[in-house]
Amino acid sequence: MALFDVLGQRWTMRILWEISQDRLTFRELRARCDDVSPTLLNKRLKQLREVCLVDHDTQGYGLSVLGMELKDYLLELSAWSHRWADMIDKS
Amino acid sequence: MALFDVLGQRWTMRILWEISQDRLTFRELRARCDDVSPTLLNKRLKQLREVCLVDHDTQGYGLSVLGMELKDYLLELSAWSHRWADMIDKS
DNA sequence: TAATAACGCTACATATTATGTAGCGTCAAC
DNA sequence: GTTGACGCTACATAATATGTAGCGTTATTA
Repeated sequence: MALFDVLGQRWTMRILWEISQDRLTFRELRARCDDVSPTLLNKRLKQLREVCLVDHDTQGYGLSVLGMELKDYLLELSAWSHRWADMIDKS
Repeated sequence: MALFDVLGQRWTMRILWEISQDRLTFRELRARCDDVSPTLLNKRLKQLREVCLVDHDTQGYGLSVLGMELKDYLLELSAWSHRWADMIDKS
C-alpha cells in the first residue's frame, strides 16, 4: 500500500487538500496549514513532488495531473466524512 | 477535515486496511502491521473505536458498520493507486 | 538606484511522538 | 498446576515535528 504510506503521514492529506482549490505559494500554503513548520512543509512538498502528486511553478504549488485524479477520490471521501461526522457526534 | 485528521496519522490507514479482510486479535493485527509497537497499536485502536470506525468483540478487532463504508472508498483509492504506482515507476 | 518587503527555504534547539523490549495479569488447554 | 497465548502497559531510547530566527533572492516602491 505505497499510496497509503504516503498519505498516512502527518500533514500530507491536509497539504493536498489545501492546494486542491488554487495554486498557493509556500507561505500561503503554510498559513492555510495552521502555520505548520516550514521544515516539515518543505519536506512533505519534496516527497509529494517525487511521487508526482504535486508540482511547482511560478504560480506556486498545485496538484499535478495525477494529484487531480487523487483529488476526485478524496472529494468522495470528504463527502462521506460529513455523514460520518454527524453520526459520531450523535453517539 | 476531521476524517483526514484521523486517517492522516501514522499506521491508521494500515490498521484499517489489515482488519478490513478478517477480524484479527491484537497480536495478529500487530504481526500484520510489521510488528508495530503495542503501545502505538493500542493507542490507535482506542482512537478508531472512539470515532466508530473499529469495534472489538470476542473475535478480536474489526471494522464497524461505518468502517465498512469507509473501506469501500479506500478500496477505490487502492485500485487507483496501482495505476499511480505504475506511472511513478516509469518516471 | 537604494531601500523595503515578500518570497522560498534552511538551521537548530526544544518538544512531541514512536519504537523496542520486557513483562504483568488473565484465561484456556493439557 | 504448569504451559502457552492473550490483551495490554511501562519505560528507556530513537525518530520526528515544532517554533523561531534568519539567509539569499527577487519583485516593488520611493
